Amino acid sequence: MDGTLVLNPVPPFNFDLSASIFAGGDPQIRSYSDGIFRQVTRVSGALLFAEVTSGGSGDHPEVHLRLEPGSVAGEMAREAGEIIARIFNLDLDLSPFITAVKDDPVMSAIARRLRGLKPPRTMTVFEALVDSIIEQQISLTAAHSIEKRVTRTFGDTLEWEGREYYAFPTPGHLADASPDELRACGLSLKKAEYILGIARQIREGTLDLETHGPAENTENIVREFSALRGVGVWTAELAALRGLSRLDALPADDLGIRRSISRYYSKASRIDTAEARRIAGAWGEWKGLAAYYLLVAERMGIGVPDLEIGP
DNA sequence: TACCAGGTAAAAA
DNA sequence: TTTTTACATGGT
Repeated sequence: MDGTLVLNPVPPFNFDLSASIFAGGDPQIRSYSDGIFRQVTRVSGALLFAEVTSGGSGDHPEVHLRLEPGSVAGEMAREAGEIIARIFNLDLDLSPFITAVKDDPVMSAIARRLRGLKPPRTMTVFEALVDSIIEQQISLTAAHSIEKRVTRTFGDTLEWEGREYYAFPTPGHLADASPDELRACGLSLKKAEYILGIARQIREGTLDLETHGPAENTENIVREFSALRGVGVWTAELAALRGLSRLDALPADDLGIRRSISRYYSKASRIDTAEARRIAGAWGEWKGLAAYYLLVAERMGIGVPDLEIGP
């Protein structure tokens, strides 16, 4: 374990399955390949390059964290460990979810197939909100290309082993941007203004996205986010899900989520928002996580006939 | 070439 | 009050 910080996820946890969502991105921002996850982390104002791998086994999974440059000792390493735990949702206990959906044969079968899948979380709520605004209306492919340009244009850089890596821009970085600079990344003028507005409110100290306690209910958080200009219900729910791991938040307006719900639960090829919420009602407080499981199942090509439906 | 894709706010009716 | 429109990029 020399030079490696060991984290202990709450089992069940499947690192490879959970990390595969990060495969195929910009390797200078975040990557997962050959079993190694890489991303720049921001701790106490400094940047650390993190390499994360799977360790342990079976009932005792571990996550191993290597930090560069330097050692894994000290306060900064501890903070980096917390960030990695946050990104991979290591403290999340999936067993209540499995129990909650036990009477739903389809979701139970998918949960068995995807055993140990934990949903990812962004480093900050700000990042989740900005990404969600960028993803409004356009395809994910187009959105990801814009997100990449925003990060490369405004994010801090860290050089490691002759290569540059980019951290997601802070509110301060984006608050200093001009609408035209954001438009040059591919954003519409309106989206540029939404993001600037939020970044500048955070800088002024009139908005704080990062200090929501676990006691505050999801409905209130969604209402609070929705009050921001450019943030509708879809954006607020998606940001609560990805940024705060509010697993009861279901972005039912989402075309992709509606498509995957209909694939597994409906004869219709498309369903509307109300129908999606009705079906998701069966998943109770876990409906956001359940929707994520459906998206992953669909992405992995798991068809309804592939599911071993059983008690 | 059009049209659609993990929407939203502002204008028009 | 409800309906329509403009907007950005990338894939088909």
